Amino acid sequence: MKLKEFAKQLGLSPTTVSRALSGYPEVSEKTRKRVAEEAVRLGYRPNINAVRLVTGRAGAIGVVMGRNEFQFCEFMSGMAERLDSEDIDILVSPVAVQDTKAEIQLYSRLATSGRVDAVIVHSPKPNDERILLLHKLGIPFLVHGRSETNVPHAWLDIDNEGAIRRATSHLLDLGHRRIALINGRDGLTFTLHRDKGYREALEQRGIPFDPRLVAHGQFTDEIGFRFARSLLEQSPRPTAFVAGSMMTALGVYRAVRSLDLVVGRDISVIAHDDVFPYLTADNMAPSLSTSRSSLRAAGARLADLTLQLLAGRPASEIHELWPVELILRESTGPAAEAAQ
Amino acid sequence: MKLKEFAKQLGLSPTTVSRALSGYPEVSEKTRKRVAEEAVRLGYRPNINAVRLVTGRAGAIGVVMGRNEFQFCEFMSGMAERLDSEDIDILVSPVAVQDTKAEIQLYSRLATSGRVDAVIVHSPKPNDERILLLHKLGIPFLVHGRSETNVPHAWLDIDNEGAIRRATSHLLDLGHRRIALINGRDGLTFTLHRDKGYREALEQRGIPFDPRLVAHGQFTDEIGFRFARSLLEQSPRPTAFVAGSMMTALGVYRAVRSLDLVVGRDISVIAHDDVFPYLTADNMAPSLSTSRSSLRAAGARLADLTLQLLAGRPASEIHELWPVELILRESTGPAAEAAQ
DNA sequence: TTGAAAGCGCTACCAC
DNA sequence: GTGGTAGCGCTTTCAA
Repeated sequence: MKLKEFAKQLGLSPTTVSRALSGYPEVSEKTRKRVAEEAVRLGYRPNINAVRLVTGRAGAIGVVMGRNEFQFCEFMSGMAERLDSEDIDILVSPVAVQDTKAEIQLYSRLATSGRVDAVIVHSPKPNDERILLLHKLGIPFLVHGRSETNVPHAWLDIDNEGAIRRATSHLLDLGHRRIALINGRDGLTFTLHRDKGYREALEQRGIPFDPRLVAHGQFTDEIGFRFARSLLEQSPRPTAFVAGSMMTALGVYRAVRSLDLVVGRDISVIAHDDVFPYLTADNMAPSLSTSRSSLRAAGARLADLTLQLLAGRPASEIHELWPVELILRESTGPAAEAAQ
Repeated sequence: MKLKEFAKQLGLSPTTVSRALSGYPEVSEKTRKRVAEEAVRLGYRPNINAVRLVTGRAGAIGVVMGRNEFQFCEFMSGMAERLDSEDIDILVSPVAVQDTKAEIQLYSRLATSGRVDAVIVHSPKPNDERILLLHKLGIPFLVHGRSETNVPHAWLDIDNEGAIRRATSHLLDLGHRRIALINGRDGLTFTLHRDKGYREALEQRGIPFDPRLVAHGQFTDEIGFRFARSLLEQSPRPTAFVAGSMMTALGVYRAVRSLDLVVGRDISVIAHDDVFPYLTADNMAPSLSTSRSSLRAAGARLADLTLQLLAGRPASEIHELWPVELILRESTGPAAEAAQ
């Protein structure tokens, strides 16, 4: 059913029907109501591509999906939830991890192709090329995370620095002095923020920073295991770990057990948890103490902010920093040395 | 830059330029090459929405994303990879798990909205409402998995039955007689196929089927733990587990350890592995024997088949059943009773 | 408050 | 092998 035909059946002009459906003020309440009801009854829906052509809007938000990011689904699911009631789709593009050149090209294509009205930038660096590019191209974009580029941009981030500072401080309170940090990929802002939080906590107690206790890499089980295992084989070994993700924590748990040590007694562990339905900190053995923030909620909110940005809210006004909960469970306990 | 303007700069008609860019045969090779080069140089790209309006194609494939599906990202990533070079997007819609009514409505909206050219159906049931609906609405769709509905439809599936039959047989070969199965959500085709493979393996050896050894549910760490733990506390307890996913296997490992038993010695475990970059069977401790099939590859292939379907290949011709590898690692060993 | 009609940018039919 | 041009289905001026 097309507009023309639908309008004819109602005895109205296409103009009026279009206006009624789009909520323009000049249509009488009576007409609007009638049009809305008949549209449902007769199953009329505007052709989305015609609407997009004529309005010049793409009706989609672009997101670029790296390879190894299990977190991504949760984030996107949150976005999709918020956009469900809007006529806005999510357009997904894949990119090989750490192929910066390909990634820049992809963002460039995305921005100039006219397929999206806005783009989401993930895991930014302090001086992120993508942000400069998108700003130059003039396409609206939002950053999930933060960056120090001096072009104005909208962002939403969690307080990574505070989260890791508190996690580390808590371990220090428990008497731990050799605390290892398994952080994210090197050079990313959130990684730097976490490094910073870690060092601040140490500094506050006058504990010297030891770079050998810090590792960077992707959030995989394997990296968690390798680094934890190698550190635990040294002497003196760390008595606590701050892990960057649930997957990393799985690896750390495994490394601890492989040396016949016990998490929560011999070795304390705190991890950052993005809240996954299929793997929960409470269910681990022992249950895992976490700094926790919902990726799904962040996705939903970022979708919301994107709509605001597209509606004209200035990017320079859109900045949200979310606090992170610290939830103590069984994986943290007094330092073994302190107990001896 | 618009077609008209671009054509004028080349001294050609819009028609010829359009044909050259779309690969029509009647354009001379020389002209085609020149147009392609100039398009890159001048940065001309057809307006995607105009193309979609005039061709009547939406330029997108719809996928519905349930909540708890960590596998989904891997699958979609594979799809996105294959579609990268095409002018086809992936449209993501979320739906609450197990809300069948909402799901049917969502598929209905998706199919009638004109936003997608085809729809992917996941985790079908033998008699799946969604398949009947999409067939009735006349929109092209592909099923990831199988169904017994008698409307013709394209599908790609892995050999779940064979995979679990072989996994179970292997455990029987090792002397195990009480083998538990932690399967997927009840009522889904792949769950039924796995149940069937399990029972067939038992039957071949004349081992009676014991329904108490089989559980159904989502692929979460928690369900793996709960069921394994509860069975292991009984007497006689199972000596082996077949787990539906890596997350389930994590729960099983945990349950085994929580009772001071050892995976691979006291209790054998085989799981199905969809191949994730962040959690690998090889890295588990002990390394996990798996039946293995790449979800990413399935996503890429299904995207490919979607393009074929849209190009006119009959749905009734598109059926692919993928074999599943069985990879033995350390988590499987002779039954404890047999060793005694 | 409603309607007529001019495009949005492109493809594809038809003519040459 | 190339070009003119009529729409694709809708929104949005402008006029009534």
